[in-house]
Amino acid sequence: MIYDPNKIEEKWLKVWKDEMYYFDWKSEKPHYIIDTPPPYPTGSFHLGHALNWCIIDFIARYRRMRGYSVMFPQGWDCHGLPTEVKVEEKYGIRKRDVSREYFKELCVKLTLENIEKMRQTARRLGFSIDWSKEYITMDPEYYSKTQLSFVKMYKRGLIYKGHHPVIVCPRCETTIALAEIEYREEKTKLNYIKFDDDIVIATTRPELIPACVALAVNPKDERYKHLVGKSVKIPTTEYLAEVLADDEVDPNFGTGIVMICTFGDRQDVKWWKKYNLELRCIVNNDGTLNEKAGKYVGLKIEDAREKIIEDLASEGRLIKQEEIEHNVGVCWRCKTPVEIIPAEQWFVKVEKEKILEAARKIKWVPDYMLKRLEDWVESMEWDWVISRQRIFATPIPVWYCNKCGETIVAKEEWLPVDPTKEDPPEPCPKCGGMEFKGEEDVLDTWMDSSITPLFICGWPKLKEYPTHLRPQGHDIIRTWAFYTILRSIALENEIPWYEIVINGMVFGEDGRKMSKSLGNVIMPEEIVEKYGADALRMWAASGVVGEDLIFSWKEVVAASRFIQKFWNLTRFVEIHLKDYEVSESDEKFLRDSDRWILSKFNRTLAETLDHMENYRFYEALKAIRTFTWYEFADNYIELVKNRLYAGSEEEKRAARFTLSYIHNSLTRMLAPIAPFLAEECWSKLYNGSVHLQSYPKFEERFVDERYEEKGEEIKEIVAAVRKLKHDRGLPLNYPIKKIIIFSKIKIDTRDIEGATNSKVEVVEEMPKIRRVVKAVKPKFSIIGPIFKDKTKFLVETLNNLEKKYLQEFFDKGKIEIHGFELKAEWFEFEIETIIEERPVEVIKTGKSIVFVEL
RNA sequence: GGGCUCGUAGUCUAGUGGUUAUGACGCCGCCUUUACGAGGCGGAGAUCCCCGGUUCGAAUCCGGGCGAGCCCA
Repeated sequence: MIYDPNKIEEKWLKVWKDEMYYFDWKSEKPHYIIDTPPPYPTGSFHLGHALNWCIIDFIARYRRMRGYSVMFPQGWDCHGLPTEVKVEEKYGIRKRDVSREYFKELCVKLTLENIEKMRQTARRLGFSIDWSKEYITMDPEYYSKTQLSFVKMYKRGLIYKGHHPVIVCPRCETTIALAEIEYREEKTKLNYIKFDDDIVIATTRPELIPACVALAVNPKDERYKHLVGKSVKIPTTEYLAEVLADDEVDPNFGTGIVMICTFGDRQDVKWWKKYNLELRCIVNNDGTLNEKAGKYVGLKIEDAREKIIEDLASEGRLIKQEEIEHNVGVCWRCKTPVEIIPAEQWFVKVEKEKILEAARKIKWVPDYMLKRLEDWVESMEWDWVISRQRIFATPIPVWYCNKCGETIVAKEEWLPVDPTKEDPPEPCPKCGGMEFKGEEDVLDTWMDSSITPLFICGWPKLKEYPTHLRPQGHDIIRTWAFYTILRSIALENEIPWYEIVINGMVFGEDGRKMSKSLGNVIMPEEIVEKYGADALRMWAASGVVGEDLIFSWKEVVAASRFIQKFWNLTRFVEIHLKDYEVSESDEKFLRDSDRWILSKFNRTLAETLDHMENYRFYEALKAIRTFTWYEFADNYIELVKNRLYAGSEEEKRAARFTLSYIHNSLTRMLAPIAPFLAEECWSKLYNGSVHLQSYPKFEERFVDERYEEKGEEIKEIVAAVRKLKHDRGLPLNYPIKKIIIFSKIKIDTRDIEGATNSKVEVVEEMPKIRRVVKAVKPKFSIIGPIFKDKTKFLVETLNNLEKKYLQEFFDKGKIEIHGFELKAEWFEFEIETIIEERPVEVIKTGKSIVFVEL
């Protein structure tokens, strides 16, 4: 019978109730709260999500079975640019074509549709999510907390508004975070431009010459030592710029003289700060130049670049142009090169030391992931820009008084609020003005998602804190993990979680990132359809937590084979346990092979527990799989079949007790990883849902090395006899006349008799044996070179000798033929062993010598 | 350019100082055996990336090199 995963899995999905996984704050069990990642509702729950959720679900189900009340919430991180872009595409509009209100409505609608699609996949994969704890960040219930966190941090002086260089995408016309920049290799022209007779600079951005406020050379550069401190007139602006000396100038790039503009790149920002230079910003948010660019005002960056090169060339300032490769920072969404522009923005203070201190209190799995966060924090140069010029986001709860310009931050009790739609309920506290302008900038989406652990714990009235676990991918350590720690410290002065487990990325079968353009994308639905959710989950378990995982059909197929094997095993067990009630009193009937497998099982369990505790799911699954298949099924069950079918009542009871004990435990051990298979197999034999049972407990009393030794010996003897039958082409149930065992240890022969279909005699002393030569075969590679042309003659003579001479040859180790001495080691003897005049086969096992009389 | 991770049969992989290097998939041979042929039994297949060092002993530790991936600049 074939196990049909889809039929069985869908059956259980209908039977299972959401209530099974509800978390209860009042539960007296120890709590285990998981700060799960709220995915961005793109509408597609992809394999990367699946991997992460599988890991979470293994942990959640395991913890529940270990006696914890587990919270496994499901959130959705809705706000952000991608949905805005999708809505524009879908309806063929630009967001400025319609009202903010309407545009937002369209975003909400699309988001809800996408969430529903992703929910379906998550449910199909069997995750034990507590759907009563679902949260959606665009809901007022959630974003009022985001706004509350803004207000509280503002009051504590952790949020401020200020002029700061920020990165702007000229196409999206919005500020973007450092984390949203991608880098791209690009060919561009490096232009050598003469400023005066002494000074030639090389730049890829000639259009920024009007923004040049200084020049710099390396202090060790002998060529330019005389220039340091000199003032130089900048072409196009006549601005007098000083020549600075700075170590960070690379003397090997271009001419070794660099122009400092406000701002061409982040290095410019550093120098601008360090030397307190003037701010000459010539670029607008939309990528056009302003009046400070002089005659180039109104031009787009690319056009200005062409125009200025033309002008400089006609003035004879353009010395040469060379093509170079360089990295351009581009917007992660639309791939437009980004600009650095000073602007008025909202910022969150980054207190590096506090964050590092908190991060080090958290247990990181794997531990080296902490280093990534540390490196990131230590290299941060700017505070966190939290304002965005978008629509679909949490509004910043701030107004400006039209009369006096006062900034009015919402009071906590006014939240949630959208200042673009409603006015503050009180007049301006400074001038009493009643007219306000609401802040149109909105909050960075990370402001929403960085309070997830607080939100799920009921903040601001925390029921419990910190949470126990944060599971997430390593790609968002710099963002989600970092911002969450920052916010938890800022708002509650507490770490957000005791432990963080980092999972890797999923790659396609070709080892590259899954992407539509590479054509290597595999969706969870495709795997489920072919092999079921359990097989997908077992693939997910095959990775090492923290390491990237290559998708592999092979792994899925191997998993589905194990599922089939366990299912078959269950059917066998079912037949034999039909009318068996487990009774501890049956333990007294246990035989060597029962005690052997019970001992091995408990060792496997101990090992599995250790792996599960340390998130080594593959090791855990491997231990379960290897034991189930190669010890329990292949060896133990084969050993006891005879007892089960034809044994005495006591013999049966012992085997049934053992079958039940182990099968029941293995099913529970599989439950966190393969919940459908486990439930199906559990339902065949036992009551209730396996997911409401406890994990098996390690029982020291069953671990016994002496029985392990005996069992191993029994197993080896039976395997050897079976192999002998196999080699002789005999059926496995072929009756053997007699087996004589001479062993160093005392073993129970009941199951050997049963499994080999023979009488077994154990002897205390080595029986008297006779070794009779049946035939002799020369090793030609040895005797050939010795006897050359005589070889054939000698061999013929030998073959014609009577048996008794051959026996003599074997016993003495040599023989003389026609004056030549032949040595026994040059020949292979076919030997028959004889005991009491009956021929036997001799098998040596680890601790015994076995004589088989066929 | 910097940081992190990694390099072991055809492929993926276990193995952080000790006999003959683990397992899976694939490959080859044999087998209807009262749960299972999506099974069973057996077999072939590895210069453990390279060079040097430490050690009685190195896949494992150290140094250097080469290569891959990820993150960052």
